[in-house]
Amino acid sequence: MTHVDHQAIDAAEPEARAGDARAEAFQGVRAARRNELAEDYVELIAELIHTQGEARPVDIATKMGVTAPTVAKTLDRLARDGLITRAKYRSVFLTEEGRALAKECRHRHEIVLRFLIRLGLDPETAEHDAEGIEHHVSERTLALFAAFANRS
Amino acid sequence: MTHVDHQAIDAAEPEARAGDARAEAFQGVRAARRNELAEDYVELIAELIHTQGEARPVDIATKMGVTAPTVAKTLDRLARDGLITRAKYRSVFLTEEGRALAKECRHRHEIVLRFLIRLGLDPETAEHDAEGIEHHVSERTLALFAAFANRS
DNA sequence: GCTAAAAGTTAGACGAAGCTAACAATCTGC
DNA sequence: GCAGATTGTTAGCTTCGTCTAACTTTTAGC
Repeated sequence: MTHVDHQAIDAAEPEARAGDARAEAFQGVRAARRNELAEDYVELIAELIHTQGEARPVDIATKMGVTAPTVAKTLDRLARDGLITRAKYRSVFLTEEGRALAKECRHRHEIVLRFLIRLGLDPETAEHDAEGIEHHVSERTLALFAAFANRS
Repeated sequence: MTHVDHQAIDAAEPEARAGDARAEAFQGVRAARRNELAEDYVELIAELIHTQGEARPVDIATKMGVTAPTVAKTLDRLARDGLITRAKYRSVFLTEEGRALAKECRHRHEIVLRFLIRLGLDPETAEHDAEGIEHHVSERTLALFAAFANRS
């Protein structure tokens, strides 16, 4: 991807290469952003199924702070993408893939949260920041967070 | 910011308040997401002005990894929002407000980056993750990051 | 078991962010 | 100072995420 036609980077200044790296970084961030909402939904759905026994659109709407039609459209997209299944006027179920994603997200969220608290942050702010940060943490960083959170 | 109108939380059950907190968190994250792109642009524009003497759309496009028309549209929005000024076929300038935002972003980015490196992350991954994380770090967390990065 | 409330859906609008294609202006090299 | 390359703009399309308004279905209370 990111088809770079590099005619004449022979005499290229470091500028050009730096630009590429930067562009790739931003493209990665954009890709992450596209998945954020799906991850938030899937994570929330898993949680609702766990705590309430089922995931109803109305509860998703309340917890996400959006209106019902927004939820409906997003759920359609999630279904299209193979993360959930749903029937009209019924509650939502995760597919195998959805469940796997939810588990991964929960794990990631957990680590980021514990890390922040361990750093000294109050739990409420930690929860808030974790929500935003968790989608942008690489495997490597996550490992460091986990190590820090677990150290004695 | 994040104007919260809390009418009638008097007789509210814990459910609702939990839901509200969650909803507020997500709304905060969504608000942050809306600003991310603007912040990325403004930060990049400041950097280009500093290193190249001017910020040309073509360079912005290259470093952001998007096409020229996308940059044009985004710059229009930034101009509308008072962050930059621009004239047709000319390069871009930051307004006072834009400069302030750029400075703040740079500061934030700097701290997150140093923090990650201090944690033990390789500089390249650190740069990448900082790009994604910096927009989701509260003042409180930033302070802790700074303290950690600076400790002896 | 009917009726009213709650939940869900459909339709349609809007703005943001991305793209390609086509055109216009500016800059550069002779 | 003109031609061709580079840069910038405009038009128009797509997808996503949000909304309101209006409708249908399901659920719950009597």
